[in-house]
Amino acid sequence: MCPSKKIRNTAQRRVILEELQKSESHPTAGELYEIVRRRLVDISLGTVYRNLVLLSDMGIIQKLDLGGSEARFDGNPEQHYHVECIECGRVNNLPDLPIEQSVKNFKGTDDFKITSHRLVFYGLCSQCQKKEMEK
Amino acid sequence: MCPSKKIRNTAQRRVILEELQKSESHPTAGELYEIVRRRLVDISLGTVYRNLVLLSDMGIIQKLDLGGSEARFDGNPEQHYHVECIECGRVNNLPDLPIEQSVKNFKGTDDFKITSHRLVFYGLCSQCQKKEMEK
DNA sequence: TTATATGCAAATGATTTGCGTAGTC
DNA sequence: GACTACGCAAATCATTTGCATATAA
Repeated sequence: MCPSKKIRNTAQRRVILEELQKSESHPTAGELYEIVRRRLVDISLGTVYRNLVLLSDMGIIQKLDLGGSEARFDGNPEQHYHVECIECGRVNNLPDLPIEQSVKNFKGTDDFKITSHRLVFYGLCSQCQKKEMEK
Repeated sequence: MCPSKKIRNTAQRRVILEELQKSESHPTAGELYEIVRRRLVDISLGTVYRNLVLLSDMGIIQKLDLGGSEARFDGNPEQHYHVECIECGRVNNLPDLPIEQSVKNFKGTDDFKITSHRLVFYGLCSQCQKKEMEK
């Protein structure tokens, strides 16, 4: 948006990025706020949101829109697919899908030129599968 | 939720369903509210929301979560994919994709059993392609 | 009659934003 | 010192919900 803006290296930004990159759980902004707060007691939720927007605009992290009411964030900016557990909400990575190329190669119909796509899977994680069995 | 609840045939519900089924545009709740209001002047937005939830729970329509801030609705409950124009927001159907089977057949990894997925494409509709060219 | 639906308005919940101050460069 | 970023709180926006009344069955 503002091409000449100088990005500063603040403690808040550093800790937010560090904790997100360290995390395996694809946290929501609120979850990350709680994590970061353990190190920076006075940080505000607004700052977490502002930095998550900034960092994803810069392509350093990615915002995941998996369909719930809250967005999730991934410290890995590389494109890869995700599965979300419909029971517990856990989100896992799905690296190297066999279908990947067929979806990526789809360029659209006559009148619609495709530039990107979003693919999310839903299912049961191993823990919730066990719980289902026990019922 | 409540298995013994009797669904009534109200004018509001009938008009909401009719207008959605007639529509080609995958309207948001607010857009549909404006359309329905032309026939039922006093209908409330809350009623539109309540009926959209009910009708999609019943499997008569479907709610589309295409990633914007507002949900969209489709009078056709059959599963099919959509493209959204990144310029103007128009949403089109994408029937009978060649990739369909490869995505549908993906059942998951060792620990994650896939039960469903969501696939949305983004791109430029023909009108917005023309506008791009003129620039 | 009686339970379901409606209209209205207030509540909710995630996210964004305005403002005055603090901290980086 | 200039300008970016922060904390705080209020604002926003889509959606949901409580309540008193209306209406389908």
